[in-house]
Amino acid sequence: MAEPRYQRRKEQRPQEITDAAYEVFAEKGYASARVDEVARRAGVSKGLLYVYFRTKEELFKAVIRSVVIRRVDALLLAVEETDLSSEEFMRGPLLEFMRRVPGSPVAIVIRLLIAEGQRHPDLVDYYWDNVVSKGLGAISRFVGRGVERGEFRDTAVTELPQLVLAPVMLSVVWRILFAKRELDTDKLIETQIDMILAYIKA
Amino acid sequence: MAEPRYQRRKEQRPQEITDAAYEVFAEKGYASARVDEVARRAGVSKGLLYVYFRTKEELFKAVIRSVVIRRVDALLLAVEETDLSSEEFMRGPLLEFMRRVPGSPVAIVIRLLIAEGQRHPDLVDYYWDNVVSKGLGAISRFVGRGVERGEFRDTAVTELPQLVLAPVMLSVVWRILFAKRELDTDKLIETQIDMILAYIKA
DNA sequence: TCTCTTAATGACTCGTAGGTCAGTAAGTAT
DNA sequence: ATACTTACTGACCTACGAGTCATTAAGAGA
Repeated sequence: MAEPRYQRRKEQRPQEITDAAYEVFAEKGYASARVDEVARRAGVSKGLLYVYFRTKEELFKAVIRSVVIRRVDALLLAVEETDLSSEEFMRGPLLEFMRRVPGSPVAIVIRLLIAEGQRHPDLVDYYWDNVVSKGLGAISRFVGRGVERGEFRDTAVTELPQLVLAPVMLSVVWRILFAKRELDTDKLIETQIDMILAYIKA
Repeated sequence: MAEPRYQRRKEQRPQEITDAAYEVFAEKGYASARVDEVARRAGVSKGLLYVYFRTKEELFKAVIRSVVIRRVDALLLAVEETDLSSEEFMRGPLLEFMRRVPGSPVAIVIRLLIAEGQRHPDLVDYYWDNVVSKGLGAISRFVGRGVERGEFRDTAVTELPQLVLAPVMLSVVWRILFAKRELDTDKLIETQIDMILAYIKA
């Protein structure tokens, strides 16, 4: 009559483990995260974890990938398919997206990459290919389109899409380091968009 | 006739050790840095290192402090004492200072803090008090002075000095992660100053 | 119900790295 | 010269945590 000590759930295990690993890595960082604790939080033995992930490093990579994969392409698609004017799009969907980043798992991933990136160059490449490169490219093409349409002047912003993201980056770092100290990240990001638009509008 | 195996240099040792430690932490990050290697590079035994620094963590804190202390107050003083117009100052000394940051040890310190800050809150406080708070305060007062003089309009920039530093932050992170990929950080920072000035000039 | 496959366990190993301390020799005072 | 202090050494200790594997039991199939 005793309940079974565990259930077999081959399919779900990897996801359950990466979810738990995300939590632990987010709290502790890579080096201080304990594989035992990941296993514990996933409700699984350490041995089983090692069935699904060959090493701690593999687990780490799987976590980064799973976070990244889940939310990248939505915005990129929106950029290509919108029928808003360039200014409306920047003040609407793009602004909204940028606002969300500092509070999202992406911020955690950025922290982990900054801390560990040096020793995981292939991870950095992966992140570059799937997030940064795509994102910057989309913004760049988007601004370029505004120029073609005569909405925008041709300025340095076209080849420096990083300008748009700069306050997002600062907000991410701010939250990581200075969570206690207040900073109106929404207003920061919005003002940047304001400034850029004032600067490039034809 | 043999040379002495070592010289006694009580006064210089701590500095020599923190210099070596800075190098190793910069290359490896805190967790992967080995105390043995720090000692080796400092040309000192591990035992002696532990005479001057009680733990690895104390050593880490000493490194951060020594980097921070060396170069903070110069700019702040310049802000208070300049007789340039606000615009001239922003395009001159301030721009020059911001350009230097991404390639300086400050960038390394930021990386270490992002990675390890969670477990060293007192270090973050220290950095806040001695660098961030002072720096932001100076920029804020400086912009405020421009407003008083009638050079600038009163905009969100006055209470969001972070806007000025946003591209510096992005440049720092960019260098940490994407050193290979080119980014004209000078132009990025300069364009931001351009944009801000266009935005706030009366 | 009995057998068989394999998902799952957890006690174990073993390298590693932070920290210690008994001993040594550089430099100083007499 | 000799005695003395203490900066300095480096072999050692020990805790800890990544990774292993012999064993167990869930649950499917006959």
